[in-house]
Amino acid sequence: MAALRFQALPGFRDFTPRDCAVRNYLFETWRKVARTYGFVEYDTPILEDTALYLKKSGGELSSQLFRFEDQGGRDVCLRPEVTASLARLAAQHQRDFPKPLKWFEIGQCFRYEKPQKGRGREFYQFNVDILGEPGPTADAELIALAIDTMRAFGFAAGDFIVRVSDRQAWLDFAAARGIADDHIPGFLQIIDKLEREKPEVTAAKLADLGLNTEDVTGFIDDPANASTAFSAIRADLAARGLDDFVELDLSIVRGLAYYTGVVFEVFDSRKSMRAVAGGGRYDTLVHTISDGGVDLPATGFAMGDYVIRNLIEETTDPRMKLETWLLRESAACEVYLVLADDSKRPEALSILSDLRAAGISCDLPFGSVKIGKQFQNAEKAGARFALVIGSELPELTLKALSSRSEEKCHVLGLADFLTTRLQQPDGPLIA
RNA sequence: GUGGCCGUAGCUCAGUUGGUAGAGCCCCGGAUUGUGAUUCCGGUUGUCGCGGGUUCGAGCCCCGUCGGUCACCCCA
Repeated sequence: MAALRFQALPGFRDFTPRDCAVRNYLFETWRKVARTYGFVEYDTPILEDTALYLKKSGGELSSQLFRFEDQGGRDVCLRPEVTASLARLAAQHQRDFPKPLKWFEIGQCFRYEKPQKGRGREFYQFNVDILGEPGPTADAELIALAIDTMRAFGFAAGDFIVRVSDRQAWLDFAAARGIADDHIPGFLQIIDKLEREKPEVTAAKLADLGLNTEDVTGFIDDPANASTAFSAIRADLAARGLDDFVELDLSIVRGLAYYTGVVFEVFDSRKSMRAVAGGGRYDTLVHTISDGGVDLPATGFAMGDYVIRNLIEETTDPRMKLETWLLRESAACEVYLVLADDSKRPEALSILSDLRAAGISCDLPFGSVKIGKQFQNAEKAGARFALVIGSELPELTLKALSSRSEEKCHVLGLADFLTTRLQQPDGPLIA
């Protein structure tokens, strides 16, 4: 092998033009849906004070930090998530905005984990949050947004499911059985791992708390244990015509420590992949981050770029939707200038410059290139039109590449003509 | 951090019982000088991941190491 000395670090990605276009597709779709729902975009720094994460996320996350000391002696890390930054930002500036805040952010996050399918050490997250609204209608709004994000990618009912739960139901469960407050986090973790842990291990852990497995599984299996919040969410989503996308699943607790109430996860129906998105209510995080300075109830969710991309590429309709978008949106230029007569290069450059000034994406080969080659270049660039500049100047030939049909045009008023022409269909398709 | 699988051309891979490397794709050029597909011709690239061992001889066997990938843990 030509032994490339350097390659991207494990879990980090280079984005070739196609990868970059796919990423743009994800971002564009996320932004479009969020704005449709009345959310505004904000942003926060990639590098943060390590204490921000040690303070509240704790546990596993703090052992996965890209952490170092900066030249000023500060203990800093690349952010493993954005919710903590949001909580800080919201605590600091919340007075400047009417409540509730409906905010979203698309940001890169970093976690030092073992890379594998659906997970790298660097990834993008679509974070959507509502702050200042304590009721379940806010949770329903987010779940609806999550559903419509999936639909915007081309997924239909039956392709995915939103599993909704409520930590409050478990807190009530624990309270009714006299479990001490300091045992609650451990208890929730047992529930979270129920599906993955060996039954005897779970039973032993539950026994330590004075509980038994049947009690817990029975609680999960009984729909009557749905919290009032869940019932309200279901009714809300039913009114939107979206209740088919959700189901109650009390076994969902989620790992992050800061969740306080409703939690949910989006899965592909075959459940062949890890969760596509997940989130929930975190009513005390802003209070904690601000050291009690600001109290703001909050709820939010995040969708990562890894799993959704895998899922899109492995599902027929969403994949076709992506390919269609790529074909249309990722062309290197719209109009490729074919220089048929090399002596006309100065005139061609003038035309090129005028068209670009008019906002038309166009290109011209750097050197003397054979005509056939130039048409190939036009094709490879994904251009819709080839504009042939030759001896008949100031008259020109415009060729629609997909239909192979040609029409005459003139240098005078060319930019306006092309601007109009680009808004029209290419021309009749030749079978 | 633990475990399975895999490292041969830029990519996907072939390489027989050990005898010092091949195909397809991609890319570049050409097929009598103003039109794209297909086709045809030609061309570039490898210390066979790295190091050691066995052997007359290692891409192939053994050990180590690094890298990739998948799974667990956890999570987007």
